[in-house]
Amino acid sequence: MSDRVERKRGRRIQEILTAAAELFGERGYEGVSLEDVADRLDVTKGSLYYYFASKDELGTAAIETLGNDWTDRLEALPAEGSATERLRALLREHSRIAVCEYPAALRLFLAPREWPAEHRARIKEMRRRHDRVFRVIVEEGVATGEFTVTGVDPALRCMHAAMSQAPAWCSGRTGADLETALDELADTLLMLVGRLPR
Amino acid sequence: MSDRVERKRGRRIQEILTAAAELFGERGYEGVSLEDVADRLDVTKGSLYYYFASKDELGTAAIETLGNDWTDRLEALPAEGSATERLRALLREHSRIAVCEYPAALRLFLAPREWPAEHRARIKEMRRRHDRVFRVIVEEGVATGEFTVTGVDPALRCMHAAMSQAPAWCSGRTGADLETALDELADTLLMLVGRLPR
Amino acid sequence: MSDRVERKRGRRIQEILTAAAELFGERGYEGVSLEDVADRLDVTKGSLYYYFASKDELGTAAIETLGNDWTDRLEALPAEGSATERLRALLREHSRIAVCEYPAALRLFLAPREWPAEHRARIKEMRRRHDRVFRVIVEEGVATGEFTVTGVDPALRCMHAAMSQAPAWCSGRTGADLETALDELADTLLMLVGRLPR
Amino acid sequence: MSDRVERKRGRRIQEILTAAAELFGERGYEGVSLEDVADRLDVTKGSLYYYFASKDELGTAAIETLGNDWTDRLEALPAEGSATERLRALLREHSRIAVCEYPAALRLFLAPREWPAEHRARIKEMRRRHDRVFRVIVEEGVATGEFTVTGVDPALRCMHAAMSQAPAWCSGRTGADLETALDELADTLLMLVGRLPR
DNA sequence: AATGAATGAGGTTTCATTCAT
DNA sequence: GATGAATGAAACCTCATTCAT
Repeated sequence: MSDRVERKRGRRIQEILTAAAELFGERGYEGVSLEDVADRLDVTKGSLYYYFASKDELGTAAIETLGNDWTDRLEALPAEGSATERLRALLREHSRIAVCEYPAALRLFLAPREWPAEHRARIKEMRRRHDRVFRVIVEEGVATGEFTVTGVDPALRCMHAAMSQAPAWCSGRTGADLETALDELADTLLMLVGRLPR
Repeated sequence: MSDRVERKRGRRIQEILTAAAELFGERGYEGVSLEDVADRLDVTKGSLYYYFASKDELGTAAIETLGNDWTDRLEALPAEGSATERLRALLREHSRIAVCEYPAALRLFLAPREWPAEHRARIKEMRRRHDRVFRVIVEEGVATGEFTVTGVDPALRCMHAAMSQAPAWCSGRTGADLETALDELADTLLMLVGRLPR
Repeated sequence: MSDRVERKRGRRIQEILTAAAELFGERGYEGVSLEDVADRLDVTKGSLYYYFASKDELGTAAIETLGNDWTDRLEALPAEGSATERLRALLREHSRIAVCEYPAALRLFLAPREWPAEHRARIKEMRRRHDRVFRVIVEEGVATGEFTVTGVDPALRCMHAAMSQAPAWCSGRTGADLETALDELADTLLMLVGRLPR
Repeated sequence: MSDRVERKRGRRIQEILTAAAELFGERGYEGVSLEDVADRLDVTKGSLYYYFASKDELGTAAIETLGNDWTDRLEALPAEGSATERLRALLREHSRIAVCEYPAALRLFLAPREWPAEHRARIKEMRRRHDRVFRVIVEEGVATGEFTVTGVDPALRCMHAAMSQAPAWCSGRTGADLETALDELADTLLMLVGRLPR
């Protein structure tokens, strides 16, 4: 296959993944049919099978894409300020993305779906990368004594679990109301690393 | 209908609800078909409709039962010790029930399912009762100065969200291993009310 | 079986038939479940099977009852006046019963349902009796030269077919409005025997 | 979608509608399951959903098709002769179609089914068009004094109701026997507009 | 590459019927 | 006589998947 063709295929796959990621992020895996995905792309169901062997496969890939994009955006946050300031910014941004863009996405990560074996490794890597964005800051804070934790893992898990519920808590809020809710959530979660509110 | 017969019917309904609650608790609402429920009870699908008008109705009732049983068990915990000690016991027991008995149950509460209007009030009341078990202790601790929070609501929400993930974190652990995990989780969550680990 | 018991059974059967006839007359055969019939009688579905071997059997018997009651009421109309006056009264009363009491009953007679063989004879007899109420007047009118017809049978059939639609035409009308509609219908149908409107 | 493909789809839809119209016409709406329709087309139930969103939708479309075809054929009758002659031809042809082709079709129109809101307008239009074929002739006859009626509406309704029963009356008749029956019916119905038999 | 068409398994629901008590 | 319970067939509908073109 020529390079040009391969690149085109790659672009098409990206388009599909983006559409699928959005839908899965909005309504969850079961809540989206292949028809829905195809509709959003203005193609037919059958075409999807040209690129993905099954819904599971598409789902896995879409979730990986979604997760990586998400991580990209978190990594793009300014790396300035104290660990507390940076962690706070991270928590807020993560929650905001969840609330505003992918209200159902985090269920995808939390629910114990069995993904196809071939992709499990990549899903895992994506999660590890995502996790590390938070982990490095927490570990740094712990090392400098700025943070106190029972354990880094439990703290990180609790943060993520809590943020996954942000869409439910903030549904309906907008503007200043939403900002307040995100502030409160971030401040509360900072306590998990021992940062008491003023 | 005679008392005896009515009691028997009540018992049968309880059996069904128990089976359904277990299944829903294991695999979530969408993940369980009426066939599944019927199979576990060794009856046919149709029989379930003798007791419940629809899957939604059965689902609501099962979840209500499950939630109330859960709350019952939490309320039965000894009411002794400091707010910290009591909250810790609560967090551990709640997590243990989630891990050991209903690994998917908390998704039922966290996912934003629209229950039939007639039952929404009862589901809400069940949730309120459940919430209150935690809330009274947190508020007491805040009042006596034993706890510090950004807000009671965010703190409670974060706790619940985190505990709902306990099954995923602890899956596979047993014995002392599990106890350690539960301890760590409880200690971490206590930080949400300002109780730093020793 | 003692006479007393037999009479009681007879009364019970009559109660069931009355309830069933009402329901079938309101909603048609398919539109009524045995549950509906049982509910109206405050008994359980199973009990009906003590008196009737099947829904078909109950249906047949109920329709027979309904038809006979209907005929009874038509026969009770005063036998005075000219053939035209008597036929007109008959058409109006028949239509009124259809509209006000059994809006779906006539579908039962018109739809080509295959009733159980054992009862076909009785259904036929019931229909014959019902038919005769109209037929004797029409034949009398024809004999005296008061009526003109292409054939008695087609005329009678057309009358019945038209009256069976009365509920659809008059649905929603009450009071004087309904009376007018019934008048118009009767006057129109009298034309089938050659009685032109004034 | 290319024109060719679109035309093919259109043809397929016509095939389905024809099969469905025949079945509905023979056994009524409730009397036909999607399985029945699918069987006649040698496809599976599911395929029908590729073309129609629900049984109601298929039913509506089939009935509309059937009604329009029917009207087409009536409109194709020669427009010559007196109002009486033309009405007579219309009544005979309408009855013949009912008897020979769609013995249960008229129940579809007479029974008060609630069609999906989106299609109600089209069904209504189809009925209006069908009704008008008869209405214009009756009104013409009334205007010229050839016909006498109590009211045009009741007369038309009675005609249609009576013709809807033609299949029941004529079932089993063929050849000359059938022709006689149709003649008798038409002559009888002409009396509804004041045309006495010779 | 993509499409329209078809499939078939599985889901929820209804209901006439049966039966032990 | 009557009941509560259960059954099983059949209905409507959804959707992941396959495939010829």
